[in-house]
Amino acid sequence: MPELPEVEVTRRGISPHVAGQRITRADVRVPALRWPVPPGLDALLRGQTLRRVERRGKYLLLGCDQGWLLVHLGMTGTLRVLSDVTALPAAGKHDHVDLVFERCILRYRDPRRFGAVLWHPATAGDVLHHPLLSTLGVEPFSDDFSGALLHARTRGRSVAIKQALLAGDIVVGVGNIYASETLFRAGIHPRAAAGRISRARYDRLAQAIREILAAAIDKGGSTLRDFVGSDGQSGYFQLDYFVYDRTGKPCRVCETPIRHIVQGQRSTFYCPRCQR
DNA sequence: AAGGTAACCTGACTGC
DNA sequence: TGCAGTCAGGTTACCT
Repeated sequence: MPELPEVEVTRRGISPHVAGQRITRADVRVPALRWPVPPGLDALLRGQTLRRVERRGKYLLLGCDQGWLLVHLGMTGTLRVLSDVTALPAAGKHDHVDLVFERCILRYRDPRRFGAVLWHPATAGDVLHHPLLSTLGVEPFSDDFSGALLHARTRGRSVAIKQALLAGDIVVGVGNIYASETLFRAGIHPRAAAGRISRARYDRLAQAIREILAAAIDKGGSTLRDFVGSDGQSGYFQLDYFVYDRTGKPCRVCETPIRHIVQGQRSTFYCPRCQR
């Protein structure tokens, strides 16, 4: 799944159901995620109240009385709220963790197990200082994010702009789909050296990132087959992509066939005429 | 320090 | 129908 829009949609979807609710227990059926789910999580969480659901990049931060549960959805993770306690679906093969509340269950599913469920105790300090969060770039919707920032942070770097966006240490939340889409919107070639892109073009790119991510959030997150809404229903409809997964199809602006290349082992799609 | 690559894992799809 | 090969929305760890 999940680029920033899907994570944000998940946050908004689950928050009203679980914020303020007391955790009855945690069922960890498969602890072997990207990193092991901490042993003893059940005993740790029992009786704590989940206070709020925040997001940093693609991480969901579940603020509890004694610390934070960090949840990353990896490539195929989903979080769903099961609220019909009278007809709870049995846990499937890939339903690895349940947080059980008095009136609902928050179920973590992740077929590929690239995701993570970790615990950061309040005694360990600010959760944003967690090693996985401390190196993250700025939030695309924060006041700190701008063309000026992109420009400043890429000076002297020869890396391709597509890979610089994806790396997440300058700006978070732009995954493989939206990297291609935002570069198309800004008219920038994905192989352009990040350090040689002008300030004016970075202004366009920053605006494209904000607009496209916001549009995707508004539509309920774009989705591939794995994404399931937080209420257990699939069927979010995705944005109409301009370039992603459209190899050989005519550009929606100029009709030139869309091209596919590989950068850093990831697919990139672009229009050779609109993007220079 | 920056840049490139391998690795984690399962499922869907394609072609023979 | 089966099997092998390829690809998939992410990110860290390790190498040069």
